[in-house]
Amino acid sequence: MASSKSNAKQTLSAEDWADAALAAMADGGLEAVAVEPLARRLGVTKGSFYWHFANRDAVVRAAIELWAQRETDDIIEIARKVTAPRRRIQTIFKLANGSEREGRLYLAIAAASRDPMIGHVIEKVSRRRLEYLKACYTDLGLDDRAARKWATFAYSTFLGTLQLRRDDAAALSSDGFFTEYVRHLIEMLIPRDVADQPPEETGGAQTEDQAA
Amino acid sequence: MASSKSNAKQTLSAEDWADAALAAMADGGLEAVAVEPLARRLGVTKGSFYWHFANRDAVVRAAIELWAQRETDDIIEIARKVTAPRRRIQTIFKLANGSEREGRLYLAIAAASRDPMIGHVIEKVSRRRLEYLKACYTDLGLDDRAARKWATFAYSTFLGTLQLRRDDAAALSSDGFFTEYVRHLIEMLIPRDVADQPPEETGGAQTEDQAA
DNA sequence: TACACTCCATACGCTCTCGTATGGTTTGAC
DNA sequence: GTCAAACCATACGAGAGCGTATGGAGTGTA
Repeated sequence: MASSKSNAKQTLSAEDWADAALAAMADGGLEAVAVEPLARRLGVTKGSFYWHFANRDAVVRAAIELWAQRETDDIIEIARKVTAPRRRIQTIFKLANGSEREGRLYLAIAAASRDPMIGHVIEKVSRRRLEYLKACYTDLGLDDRAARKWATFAYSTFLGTLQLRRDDAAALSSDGFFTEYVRHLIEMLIPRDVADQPPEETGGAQTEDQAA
Repeated sequence: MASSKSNAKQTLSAEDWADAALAAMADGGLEAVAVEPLARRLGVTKGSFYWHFANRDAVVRAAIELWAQRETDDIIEIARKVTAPRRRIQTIFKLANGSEREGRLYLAIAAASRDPMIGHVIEKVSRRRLEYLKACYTDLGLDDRAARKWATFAYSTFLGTLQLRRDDAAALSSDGFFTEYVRHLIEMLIPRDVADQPPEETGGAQTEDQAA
């Protein structure tokens, strides 16, 4: 047995369960993370689950922490290599609007933020994203308060676009409108009347992650 | 109608149940709409529920349709009275960011849009809001495609601000930042280089600075 | 071979919620 | 006063999901 999926792992790990939990959340919300359905999905029974986890909450916690760690490594780690601040912000926007699955996942997790544990992770992720964005705008030449304002503006727009894609897909999907829309966002979410210094030394000095 | 909180309406109506369902959704999500907890909240038992509704889905449907109808009457009906397009858009933004409960309610309902019936209502509401916003921008002098772009932009930002307020309340709540932020939104989400017929009413004493 | 450890299967009890069945109470028509 | 309808209470069965208990298969080690 266990030859159904492409990869025939003889034995499962805790991360395999957490991955399955994330997949379930992505297309069923948090309440789709149920032990027995998950086990069926993995081709095993509950006995395996309760070997790796104490209870259902444990796998939910593992899943969202896995998610929080991955989404950090993914976007920010890529954008960091772009030294010019203006281009870095543009890169972030394009990356952020790229993955369909990541968007659904964020909405599914955020929808369950009533759970204090989940709410805490969501808040941490939001804070880190906002701080990183704010640093980008600071590198662009804005002062502290303006950078915060622009970062909040941009991040809100990103979140809303995510949600709009889910709530009314037709609003964004028609012939070439989405690319035009994203271009418009990039134009409007970056202030024009600032001194955008060329890609000299600004990258390495301040963009070190001090995200706690 | 003397619908005070603790008083006893001798007999309940279907709309009373739908209202209770909306209240439950606002602070517990869709899965908080359960028959027996709802009955306890209303001080009756399931017997009453199954007199008014065939099953749980029926009250969910009734609740979100009640919500869809109300949210239409509320915002659009108020904004319609503002004739100057620029001021009308400003009014919409201020109204939209006003109600805390409405925001949580939208997020709770939208989070359940996997359910086709709910997804349909959410899509309908989004469409209507977008179309109305687009009409406002058209009145501002924009052509069709530009109006759609700006409306989508503005609506996404609104949705995202809603979500950010829930996911990281501290990001928006600190000392006067929110009002400054909303002012920034109003400035950025309305194009400046269009022919706005009555530009900036001269008589200053009107409805100004009424955010939050 | 004996033994221990890892990983999973099976069976059971518990709780929560849905939905049904049925009986009871109030109200108004006549 | 009778009767029927509207409205609600109570009791019951069914199903899903959680968590536990316990047994077994596989593998490595002495």
